[in-house]
Amino acid sequence: MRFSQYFLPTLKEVPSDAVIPSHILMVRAGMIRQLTAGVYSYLPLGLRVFRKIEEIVRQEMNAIGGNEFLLPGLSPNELWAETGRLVDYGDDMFRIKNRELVLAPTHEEVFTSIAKPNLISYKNLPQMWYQIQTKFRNEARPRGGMLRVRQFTMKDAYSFDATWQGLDESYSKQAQAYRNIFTRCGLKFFTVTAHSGAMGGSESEEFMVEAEAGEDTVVISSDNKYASNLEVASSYAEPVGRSDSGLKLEEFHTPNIKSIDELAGFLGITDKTRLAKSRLFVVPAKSEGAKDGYVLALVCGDDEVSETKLSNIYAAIRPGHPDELLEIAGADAGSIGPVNFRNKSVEFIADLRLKDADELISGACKNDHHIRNIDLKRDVPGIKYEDIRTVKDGELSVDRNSKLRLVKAIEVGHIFKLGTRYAEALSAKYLDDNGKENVIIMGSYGIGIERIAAAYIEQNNDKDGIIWGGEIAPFGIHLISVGKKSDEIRQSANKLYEELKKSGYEVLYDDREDISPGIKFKDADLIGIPLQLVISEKNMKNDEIEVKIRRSGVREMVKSADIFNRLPFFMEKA
RNA sequence: CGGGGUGUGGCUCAGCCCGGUUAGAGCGCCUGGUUCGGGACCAGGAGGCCGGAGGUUCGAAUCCUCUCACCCCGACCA
Repeated sequence: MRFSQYFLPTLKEVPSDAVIPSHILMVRAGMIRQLTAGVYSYLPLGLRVFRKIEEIVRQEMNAIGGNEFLLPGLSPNELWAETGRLVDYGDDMFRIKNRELVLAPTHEEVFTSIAKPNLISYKNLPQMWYQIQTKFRNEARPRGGMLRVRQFTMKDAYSFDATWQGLDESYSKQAQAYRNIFTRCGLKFFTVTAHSGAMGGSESEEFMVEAEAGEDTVVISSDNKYASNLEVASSYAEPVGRSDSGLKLEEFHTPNIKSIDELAGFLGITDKTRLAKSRLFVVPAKSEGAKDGYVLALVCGDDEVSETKLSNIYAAIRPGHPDELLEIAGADAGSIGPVNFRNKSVEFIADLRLKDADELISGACKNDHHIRNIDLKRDVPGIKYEDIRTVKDGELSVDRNSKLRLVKAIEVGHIFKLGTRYAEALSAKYLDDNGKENVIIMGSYGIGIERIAAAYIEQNNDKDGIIWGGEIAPFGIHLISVGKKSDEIRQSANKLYEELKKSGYEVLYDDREDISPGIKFKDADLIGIPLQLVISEKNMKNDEIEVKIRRSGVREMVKSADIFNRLPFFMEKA
């Protein structure tokens, strides 16, 4: 492609609305332009990258027996009502105003509706279906350039199996395909087990790319054996233990003490482990007329309650409102504790660190008062112990063999054993070899195409621009002609360009005239094509071509006659 | 949805508090010339009813009210 004919608007300055590196660079390198919040136009260079990623994904899907579909974005309300998601998806789904249609945010329903009349015998199974298609999600707050948007390209795949073992196989095929895809895209990634959600038992893994701009916080062990979403991560935590002193409960006055830190300061101590932090949660009633439940969660004063872990134990929970606290506990947030509860139907749960602990200090359920010498075993009958704390940076892994690190990460892929939820709702069933009717067992597997590009750029950039590599570089070679425009330079650059193309290289040829060399070099580094070839007056005198590797910045002079012999070597190194 | 911020030529921004001639700068763009290995130089030029509506005022980019859009933090979400 000749630069002079290519629409490649590069920007010297940082766009005012871009903050993270991938967003800034995608705009500056002329890959994308924003149309409105969370919606981007793909310019020729960006499209080229996205298409390359799609092609890798397509190849790997086909390699595991995937059937490529292309389903519509528009979808009838009726179908979504059948699975309950017309309501459940809430405001995150775009809804058409003048027709009973939605813009599909995902395609379980539509794929299942095709499976239902067609996958009717065990002989039709298993099947692996996928598409690379535009998704619409009405994100409340799009952010981070292409990281969270309202319209994006997703590869979504769905497996249909007759048995749970079959699902396991489909799932692991996808997992392997995902590893191939991200490796080929040049991403440094890892996987974490995602939280199982309300359905429980369903296996689910997220493919994560470490990046400061990421929205997820992930815990990884230094020996790389453990990785988990912070929400559900566990660490080794020293138990508080018992002293068995048998000291009696003792209430004391703590004027205006609201937080654990203030309490520690008031008591003149630094170790907060025995200052039990109490948080009251509401378990909303499941049906009309039923009563809400209440849970008091206790953790050490230097820990935080993980609401995700709690909700995995109690299903839906929410923090109690101030007026609820007062009514149920008889005190405001800073003075609540496990004894003296006004409302007797509260369940108590404490973190494992506090198992059977005594000599604890906590709120007295009376404003401005605390109690010391609380013995959970003696004073809080019926208390449960579970892992409900949030892991902190620098703690030891559960096996105590390595240190844990909290990192920010971008989720680029998610695979999920769906089970029978959608097939059941839409009654997609097949007959087994005994003639018995069974519900089809499904898995779903998603990859965000643009997110891969963004995540790649987050990991591969420097002060000058993007550094492409792997298989997703928009072009393999950036040919630059510099210097005073003479017929000589123009002709030899043109000739090299044609020869490179003939040899199968993808070349961006900066043939612009009356553009100073500096601009060409800056643009080349910004766009970040792995190899730059420079033809100039200076080089031509020695019958040489300069080869620059974008990533390392290394330059080497190569005799014109040798260039085609040496190129594979350079491509390898780039 | 809560909190904060920003809207001024194509881009990045100044001017706004403290209202007062024709609204500025840099970059980019056009013309001519000089340059030609890391975002060149000189000369000339085009381009904006200051997000929108209403109001205050003799007079509004500037003050007030409403509104729209975008960005950031959080909530939510995958």
